[in-house]
Amino acid sequence: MKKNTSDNHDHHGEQSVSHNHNDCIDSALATAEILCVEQGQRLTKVRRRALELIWESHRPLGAYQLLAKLAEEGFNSAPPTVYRALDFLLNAGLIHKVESMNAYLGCSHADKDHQGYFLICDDCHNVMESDYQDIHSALIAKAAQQGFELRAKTIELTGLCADCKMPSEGGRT
Amino acid sequence: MKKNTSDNHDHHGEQSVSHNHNDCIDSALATAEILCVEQGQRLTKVRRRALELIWESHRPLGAYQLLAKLAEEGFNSAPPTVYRALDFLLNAGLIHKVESMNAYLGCSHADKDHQGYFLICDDCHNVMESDYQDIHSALIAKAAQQGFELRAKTIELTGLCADCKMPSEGGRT
DNA sequence: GTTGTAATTGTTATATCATAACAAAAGTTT
DNA sequence: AAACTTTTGTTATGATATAACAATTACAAC
Ligand SMILES: [Zn+2]
Ligand SMILES: [Zn+2]
Ligand SMILES: [Zn+2]
Ligand SMILES: [Zn+2]
Repeated sequence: MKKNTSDNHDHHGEQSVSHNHNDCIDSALATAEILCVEQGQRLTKVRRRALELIWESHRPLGAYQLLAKLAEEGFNSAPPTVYRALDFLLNAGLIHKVESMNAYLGCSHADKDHQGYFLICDDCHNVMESDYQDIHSALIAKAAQQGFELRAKTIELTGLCADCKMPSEGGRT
Repeated sequence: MKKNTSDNHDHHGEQSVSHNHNDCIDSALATAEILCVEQGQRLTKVRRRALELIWESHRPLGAYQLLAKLAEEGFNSAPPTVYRALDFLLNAGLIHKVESMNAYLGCSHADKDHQGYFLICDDCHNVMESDYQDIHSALIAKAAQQGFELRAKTIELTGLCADCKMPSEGGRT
Protein backbone atom coordinates (compact mmCIF):
# COMPACT_ATOMS: atom_id res chain seq x y z
CA MET A 1 0.00 0.00 0.00
CA LYS A 2 1.86 3.00 -1.26
CA LYS A 3 1.23 6.48 -0.02
CA ASN A 4 0.42 9.56 -2.06
CA THR A 5 3.21 12.05 -1.66
CA SER A 6 2.18 14.71 -4.13
CA ASP A 7 2.16 18.37 -3.17
CA ASN A 8 -1.39 18.93 -4.30
CA HIS A 9 -3.27 17.68 -1.32
CA ASP A 10 -5.99 18.61 1.11
CA HIS A 11 -4.15 18.71 4.42
CA HIS A 12 -6.03 16.37 6.68
CA GLY A 13 -9.37 16.91 5.11
CA GLU A 14 -9.93 20.64 5.46
CA GLN A 15 -11.73 22.07 2.50
CA SER A 16 -9.42 25.04 2.13
CA VAL A 17 -9.49 26.01 -1.51
CA SER A 18 -6.09 27.60 -1.87
CA HIS A 19 -4.48 26.37 1.25
CA ASN A 20 -0.75 26.68 1.54
CA HIS A 21 0.30 23.90 3.76
CA ASN A 22 3.69 25.49 4.31
CA ASP A 23 1.93 28.14 6.37
CA CYS A 24 0.42 25.42 8.53
CA ILE A 25 3.77 23.84 9.10
CA ASP A 26 5.43 27.13 9.91
CA SER A 27 2.66 28.10 12.26
CA ALA A 28 2.70 24.73 14.00
CA LEU A 29 6.45 24.87 14.43
CA ALA A 30 6.32 28.42 15.74
CA THR A 31 3.67 27.40 18.26
CA ALA A 32 5.75 24.42 19.23
CA GLU A 33 8.80 26.57 19.88
CA ILE A 34 6.82 28.90 22.10
CA LEU A 35 5.12 26.11 24.03
CA CYS A 36 8.38 24.33 24.65
CA VAL A 37 10.06 27.47 25.93
CA GLU A 38 7.08 28.15 28.18
CA GLN A 39 7.20 24.65 29.57
CA GLY A 40 10.96 24.54 29.88
CA GLN A 41 11.13 21.77 27.33
CA ARG A 42 13.83 21.44 24.73
CA LEU A 43 12.72 21.13 21.13
CA THR A 44 15.92 19.49 19.94
CA LYS A 45 16.89 19.00 16.31
CA VAL A 46 15.46 15.54 15.97
CA ARG A 47 12.26 16.45 17.81
CA ARG A 48 11.78 19.56 15.75
CA ARG A 49 12.45 17.77 12.51
CA ALA A 50 10.15 14.92 13.51
CA LEU A 51 7.37 17.43 14.13
CA GLU A 52 8.02 19.07 10.78
CA LEU A 53 7.96 15.76 8.97
CA ILE A 54 4.71 14.79 10.66
CA TRP A 55 3.20 18.08 9.55
CA GLU A 56 4.58 17.72 6.04
CA SER A 57 2.80 14.40 5.70
CA HIS A 58 -0.67 14.62 4.30
CA ARG A 59 -2.10 12.09 6.66
CA PRO A 60 -1.09 10.41 9.90
CA LEU A 61 2.45 9.11 9.70
CA GLY A 62 3.59 5.77 11.06
CA ALA A 63 6.54 5.66 13.42
CA TYR A 64 8.69 3.67 11.04
CA GLN A 65 7.77 5.87 8.08
CA LEU A 66 8.92 8.82 10.13
CA LEU A 67 12.02 6.95 11.22
CA ALA A 68 12.91 6.29 7.58
CA LYS A 69 12.59 9.98 6.73
CA LEU A 70 14.74 10.95 9.68
CA ALA A 71 17.32 8.34 8.75
CA GLU A 72 17.47 9.76 5.20
CA GLU A 73 18.50 13.05 6.72
CA GLY A 74 21.30 11.59 8.77
CA PHE A 75 19.55 11.01 12.05
CA ASN A 76 20.05 7.77 13.87
CA SER A 77 17.96 5.03 12.35
CA ALA A 78 17.16 2.86 15.37
CA PRO A 79 13.55 2.71 16.61
CA PRO A 80 14.17 4.38 19.98
CA THR A 81 15.11 7.54 18.12
CA VAL A 82 11.70 7.98 16.63
CA TYR A 83 9.73 6.68 19.60
CA ARG A 84 11.51 9.08 21.91
CA ALA A 85 10.73 11.98 19.63
CA LEU A 86 7.12 10.84 19.39
CA ASP A 87 6.84 10.46 23.16
CA PHE A 88 8.16 13.95 23.63
CA LEU A 89 5.79 15.45 21.08
CA LEU A 90 2.83 13.52 22.46
CA ASN A 91 3.54 14.61 26.02
CA ALA A 92 4.01 18.18 24.89
CA GLY A 93 0.60 18.02 23.22
CA LEU A 94 2.10 18.80 19.83
CA ILE A 95 0.91 15.66 18.12
CA HIS A 96 -1.78 13.04 18.57
CA LYS A 97 -1.66 9.30 18.09
CA VAL A 98 -4.39 7.81 16.00
CA GLU A 99 -4.72 4.48 17.75
CA SER A 100 -6.74 2.79 15.07
CA MET A 101 -4.02 3.54 12.54
CA ASN A 102 -0.93 3.28 14.71
CA ALA A 103 0.01 6.63 13.28
CA TYR A 104 0.79 10.14 14.41
CA LEU A 105 -0.70 13.47 13.44
CA GLY A 106 0.18 17.09 14.17
CA CYS A 107 -2.22 18.75 16.57
CA SER A 108 -3.95 21.76 15.07
CA HIS A 109 -4.81 23.26 18.44
CA ALA A 110 -1.71 22.58 20.48
CA ASP A 111 -1.94 25.91 22.28
CA LYS A 112 -5.52 25.43 23.46
CA ASP A 113 -7.02 22.92 25.85
CA HIS A 114 -9.24 20.90 23.60
CA GLN A 115 -10.82 17.56 22.82
CA GLY A 116 -9.78 16.22 19.48
CA TYR A 117 -12.49 14.46 17.53
CA PHE A 118 -10.76 12.75 14.64
CA LEU A 119 -12.75 12.15 11.51
CA ILE A 120 -10.84 9.34 9.84
CA CYS A 121 -11.69 8.48 6.26
CA ASP A 122 -11.85 4.72 5.71
CA ASP A 123 -11.11 5.27 2.05
CA CYS A 124 -8.35 7.87 1.66
CA HIS A 125 -7.18 7.72 5.29
CA ASN A 126 -7.10 11.43 5.63
CA VAL A 127 -7.87 12.66 9.12
CA MET A 128 -9.53 15.87 10.16
CA GLU A 129 -9.34 17.10 13.73
CA SER A 130 -12.49 18.79 15.00
CA ASP A 131 -13.53 20.23 18.32
CA TYR A 132 -17.05 19.13 19.25
CA GLN A 133 -17.35 20.91 22.57
CA ASP A 134 -21.10 20.56 23.04
CA ILE A 135 -21.19 16.90 22.16
CA HIS A 136 -18.22 16.28 24.36
CA SER A 137 -19.98 17.89 27.30
CA ALA A 138 -22.99 15.66 26.71
CA LEU A 139 -20.72 12.66 26.53
CA ILE A 140 -19.04 13.54 29.81
CA ALA A 141 -22.45 13.88 31.46
CA LYS A 142 -23.68 10.61 30.01
CA ALA A 143 -20.61 8.74 31.15
CA ALA A 144 -20.87 10.34 34.59
CA GLN A 145 -24.38 8.93 34.93
CA GLN A 146 -22.80 5.52 34.75
CA GLY A 147 -20.16 6.46 37.29
CA PHE A 148 -17.46 6.86 34.68
CA GLU A 149 -15.20 9.87 34.74
CA LEU A 150 -14.41 10.60 31.12
CA ARG A 151 -10.89 11.84 30.57
CA ALA A 152 -10.41 11.05 26.92
CA LYS A 153 -8.46 13.70 25.07
CA THR A 154 -9.00 12.20 21.66
CA ILE A 155 -11.90 10.38 20.10
CA GLU A 156 -11.59 8.55 16.81
CA LEU A 157 -14.46 8.45 14.37
CA THR A 158 -14.30 6.54 11.12
CA GLY A 159 -16.36 7.01 8.01
CA LEU A 160 -16.19 8.64 4.60
CA CYS A 161 -14.81 12.10 4.03
CA ALA A 162 -16.47 14.64 1.77
CA ASP A 163 -14.13 13.91 -1.11
CA CYS A 164 -14.51 10.17 -0.95
CA LYS A 165 -18.29 10.37 -0.77
CA MET A 166 -18.30 11.94 -4.23
CA PRO A 167 -18.07 9.30 -6.97
CA SER A 168 -16.61 11.91 -9.34
CA GLU A 169 -13.48 12.18 -7.29
CA GLY A 170 -13.46 8.69 -5.89
CA GLY A 171 -11.16 7.51 -3.17
CA ARG A 172 -7.51 8.13 -3.55
CA THR A 173 -5.54 5.60 -1.56
CA MET B 1 -3.05 -7.09 42.02
CA LYS B 2 -4.56 -10.33 40.92
CA LYS B 3 -7.51 -10.47 38.65
CA ASN B 4 -10.83 -11.31 40.22
CA THR B 5 -12.03 -14.57 38.76
CA SER B 6 -14.95 -15.17 41.08
CA ASP B 7 -18.48 -15.31 39.83
CA ASN B 8 -19.43 -12.16 41.67
CA HIS B 9 -17.74 -9.52 39.62
CA ASP B 10 -18.62 -6.55 37.52
CA HIS B 11 -18.53 -8.00 34.03
CA HIS B 12 -17.13 -5.16 32.02
CA GLY B 13 -18.43 -2.56 34.37
CA GLU B 14 -22.15 -3.12 34.42
CA GLN B 15 -23.58 -2.38 37.80
CA SER B 16 -25.36 -5.70 38.17
CA VAL B 17 -25.44 -6.43 41.87
CA SER B 18 -25.52 -10.20 41.92
CA HIS B 19 -24.45 -10.91 38.41
CA ASN B 20 -23.52 -14.43 37.45
CA HIS B 21 -21.12 -14.13 34.61
CA ASN B 22 -21.68 -17.74 33.58
CA ASP B 23 -25.13 -16.70 32.46
CA CYS B 24 -23.60 -13.99 30.31
CA ILE B 25 -21.25 -16.45 28.72
CA ASP B 26 -24.00 -18.97 28.11
CA SER B 27 -26.28 -16.31 26.70
CA ALA B 28 -23.56 -14.91 24.44
CA LEU B 29 -22.70 -18.36 23.16
CA ALA B 30 -26.34 -19.22 22.55
CA THR B 31 -26.80 -15.98 20.62
CA ALA B 32 -23.67 -16.73 18.66
CA GLU B 33 -24.93 -20.17 17.69
CA ILE B 34 -28.20 -18.73 16.47
CA LEU B 35 -26.59 -15.88 14.56
CA CYS B 36 -24.16 -18.20 12.85
CA VAL B 37 -26.89 -20.59 11.78
CA GLU B 38 -28.95 -17.67 10.49
CA GLN B 39 -26.03 -16.35 8.50
CA GLY B 40 -24.90 -19.75 7.26
CA GLN B 41 -21.63 -19.41 9.16
CA ARG B 42 -19.89 -22.26 10.92
CA LEU B 43 -19.05 -21.74 14.57
CA THR B 44 -16.32 -24.37 14.65
CA LYS B 45 -14.70 -25.71 17.80
CA VAL B 46 -11.83 -23.26 17.87
CA ARG B 47 -14.07 -20.30 17.03
CA ARG B 48 -16.58 -21.27 19.67
CA ARG B 49 -13.92 -21.84 22.30
CA ALA B 50 -12.21 -18.56 21.41
CA LEU B 51 -15.49 -16.73 21.93
CA GLU B 52 -16.00 -18.46 25.27
CA LEU B 53 -12.51 -17.58 26.43
CA ILE B 54 -12.98 -13.97 25.43
CA TRP B 55 -16.19 -13.86 27.44
CA GLU B 56 -14.61 -15.60 30.40
CA SER B 57 -12.02 -12.86 30.60
CA HIS B 58 -13.06 -9.88 32.67
CA ARG B 59 -11.50 -7.39 30.39
CA PRO B 60 -10.42 -7.24 26.76
CA LEU B 61 -8.15 -10.12 25.88
CA GLY B 62 -5.06 -9.81 23.70
CA ALA B 63 -4.68 -12.07 20.71
CA TYR B 64 -1.64 -13.81 22.10
CA GLN B 65 -3.21 -14.22 25.53
CA LEU B 66 -6.10 -15.93 23.83
CA LEU B 67 -3.74 -17.98 21.72
CA ALA B 68 -1.97 -19.21 24.85
CA LYS B 69 -5.24 -20.30 26.40
CA LEU B 70 -6.25 -22.10 23.24
CA ALA B 71 -2.86 -23.78 23.04
CA GLU B 72 -3.23 -25.02 26.63
CA GLU B 73 -6.35 -26.81 25.52
CA GLY B 74 -4.70 -28.57 22.63
CA PHE B 75 -5.49 -26.19 19.81
CA ASN B 76 -2.80 -25.24 17.37
CA SER B 77 -0.50 -22.63 18.84
CA ALA B 78 0.50 -20.64 15.76
CA PRO B 79 -0.70 -17.03 15.45
CA PRO B 80 -2.90 -17.57 12.39
CA THR B 81 -5.08 -19.85 14.49
CA VAL B 82 -6.11 -17.09 16.81
CA TYR B 83 -6.24 -14.32 14.24
CA ARG B 84 -8.50 -16.39 12.02
CA ALA B 85 -10.84 -17.05 14.89
CA LEU B 86 -10.79 -13.36 15.80
CA ASP B 87 -11.44 -12.32 12.21
CA PHE B 88 -14.40 -14.63 12.06
CA LEU B 89 -15.84 -13.40 15.34
CA LEU B 90 -15.28 -9.76 14.40
CA ASN B 91 -16.96 -10.19 11.03
CA ALA B 92 -19.83 -12.03 12.62
CA GLY B 93 -20.26 -9.10 15.02
CA LEU B 94 -19.71 -11.34 18.03
CA ILE B 95 -16.72 -9.45 19.39
CA HIS B 96 -15.21 -6.00 19.14
CA LYS B 97 -11.61 -4.94 18.90
CA VAL B 98 -10.51 -2.25 21.31
CA GLU B 99 -7.97 -0.50 19.12
CA SER B 100 -6.33 1.47 21.86
CA MET B 101 -5.57 -1.74 23.75
CA ASN B 102 -4.99 -4.13 20.86
CA ALA B 103 -7.45 -6.40 22.61
CA TYR B 104 -10.75 -8.10 21.98
CA LEU B 105 -14.01 -8.03 23.86
CA GLY B 106 -17.28 -9.96 23.59
CA CYS B 107 -20.11 -7.87 22.18
CA SER B 108 -23.03 -7.57 24.58
CA HIS B 109 -25.49 -6.69 21.84
CA ALA B 110 -24.48 -8.97 19.01
CA ASP B 111 -28.05 -9.55 17.96
CA LYS B 112 -28.95 -5.87 17.63
CA ASP B 113 -27.66 -3.20 15.31
CA HIS B 114 -25.89 -0.85 17.66
CA GLN B 115 -23.09 1.61 18.23
CA GLY B 116 -20.70 0.50 20.88
CA TYR B 117 -19.36 3.26 23.07
CA PHE B 118 -16.56 1.72 25.08
CA LEU B 119 -15.77 3.20 28.46
CA ILE B 120 -12.21 2.10 29.04
CA CYS B 121 -10.75 2.51 32.51
CA ASP B 122 -7.19 3.83 32.41
CA ASP B 123 -6.56 2.28 35.79
CA CYS B 124 -8.06 -1.23 35.91
CA HIS B 125 -8.53 -1.59 32.14
CA ASN B 126 -12.04 -2.84 32.50
CA VAL B 127 -14.25 -1.90 29.59
CA MET B 128 -17.97 -1.27 29.61
CA GLU B 129 -19.93 -1.23 26.37
CA SER B 130 -22.72 1.32 26.27
CA ASP B 131 -25.18 2.42 23.63
CA TYR B 132 -25.44 6.21 23.48
CA GLN B 133 -28.02 6.50 20.74
CA ASP B 134 -28.89 10.15 21.20
CA ILE B 135 -25.31 11.30 21.39
CA HIS B 136 -24.44 9.18 18.42
CA SER B 137 -27.21 10.81 16.38
CA ALA B 138 -25.87 14.22 17.32
CA LEU B 139 -22.42 13.12 16.35
CA ILE B 140 -23.59 11.88 12.97
CA ALA B 141 -25.31 15.21 12.34
CA LYS B 142 -22.26 17.20 13.43
CA ALA B 143 -19.95 15.21 11.21
CA ALA B 144 -22.38 15.53 8.31
CA GLN B 145 -22.19 19.33 8.63
CA GLN B 146 -18.54 18.98 7.76
CA GLY B 147 -19.29 16.68 4.87
CA PHE B 148 -18.20 13.58 6.72
CA GLU B 149 -20.34 10.47 6.62
CA LEU B 150 -19.86 8.85 10.00
CA ARG B 151 -19.85 5.08 9.84
CA ALA B 152 -18.04 4.23 13.05
CA LYS B 153 -19.45 1.19 14.77
CA THR B 154 -17.34 1.56 17.86
CA ILE B 155 -16.09 4.58 19.76
CA GLU B 156 -13.48 4.31 22.48
CA LEU B 157 -13.58 6.55 25.52
CA THR B 158 -10.96 6.47 28.21
CA GLY B 159 -11.18 7.64 31.78
CA LEU B 160 -11.77 6.29 35.27
CA CYS B 161 -14.43 3.73 36.09
CA ALA B 162 -16.67 4.01 39.13
CA ASP B 163 -14.58 1.58 41.16
CA CYS B 164 -11.28 3.22 40.39
CA LYS B 165 -12.60 6.68 41.24
CA MET B 166 -13.15 5.52 44.82
CA PRO B 167 -9.96 5.67 46.88
CA SER B 168 -11.38 3.05 49.25
CA GLU B 169 -11.27 0.42 46.58
CA GLY B 170 -8.30 1.71 44.63
CA GLY B 171 -7.34 0.55 41.18
CA ARG B 172 -7.00 -3.14 40.61
CA THR B 173 -4.64 -3.87 37.78
C1' DG C 1 36.73 26.72 32.34
C1' DT C 2 36.45 22.77 34.94
C1' DT C 3 33.48 19.86 37.45
C1' DG C 4 29.17 17.78 38.57
C1' DT C 5 24.60 16.70 37.22
C1' DA C 6 20.67 15.88 34.38
C1' DA C 7 18.81 15.30 29.93
C1' DT C 8 19.34 13.47 25.60
C1' DT C 9 20.98 10.33 22.22
C1' DG C 10 23.36 5.90 20.55
C1' DT C 11 23.29 1.02 20.41
C1' DT C 12 21.89 -3.66 20.86
C1' DA C 13 18.54 -6.68 21.80
C1' DT C 14 13.99 -8.13 22.42
C1' DA C 15 8.97 -7.90 23.13
C1' DT C 16 4.47 -7.57 21.10
C1' DC C 17 0.99 -7.54 17.51
C1' DA C 18 -0.35 -9.20 12.92
C1' DT C 19 -0.25 -11.22 8.12
C1' DA C 20 1.53 -13.80 3.76
C1' DA C 21 1.82 -17.97 1.45
C1' DC C 22 1.06 -22.50 0.61
C1' DA C 23 0.04 -27.31 2.09
C1' DA C 24 -3.10 -30.47 4.40
C1' DA C 25 -7.44 -31.75 6.18
C1' DA C 26 -12.26 -31.56 6.73
C1' DG C 27 -16.76 -30.48 5.25
C1' DT C 28 -20.17 -30.09 1.37
C1' DT C 29 -22.23 -30.88 -3.07
C1' DT C 30 -22.75 -33.49 -7.21
C1' DA D 1 -16.20 -41.35 -5.03
C1' DA D 2 -14.98 -36.94 -7.37
C1' DA D 3 -14.98 -32.16 -7.39
C1' DC D 4 -15.30 -28.28 -4.88
C1' DT D 5 -15.22 -25.07 -0.89
C1' DT D 6 -14.01 -23.95 3.63
C1' DT D 7 -11.20 -24.48 7.37
C1' DT D 8 -6.96 -25.56 9.62
C1' DG D 9 -1.75 -26.53 9.89
C1' DT D 10 2.75 -24.82 9.18
C1' DT D 11 6.57 -21.88 8.26
C1' DA D 12 8.13 -17.55 7.65
C1' DT D 13 8.04 -12.73 7.93
C1' DG D 14 6.30 -8.05 8.54
C1' DA D 15 4.98 -4.22 11.56
C1' DT D 16 4.83 -1.82 15.87
C1' DA D 17 7.00 -0.80 20.26
C1' DT D 18 10.04 -1.09 24.43
C1' DA D 19 14.00 -2.52 27.76
C1' DA D 20 18.52 -1.80 29.19
C1' DC D 21 22.67 0.34 29.42
C1' DA D 22 26.49 3.11 27.42
C1' DA D 23 27.98 7.45 25.44
C1' DT D 24 27.33 12.06 24.64
C1' DT D 25 25.62 16.57 25.12
C1' DA D 26 23.62 20.56 27.53
C1' DC D 27 23.61 23.24 31.50
C1' DA D 28 24.46 24.98 36.04
C1' DA D 29 27.58 25.62 39.98
C1' DC D 30 31.73 26.44 41.49
ZN1 LIG E 1 -5.35 18.37 18.91
ZN1 LIG F 1 -11.51 10.19 2.07
ZN1 LIG G 1 -21.27 -4.43 20.67
ZN1 LIG H 1 -11.23 0.99 36.77
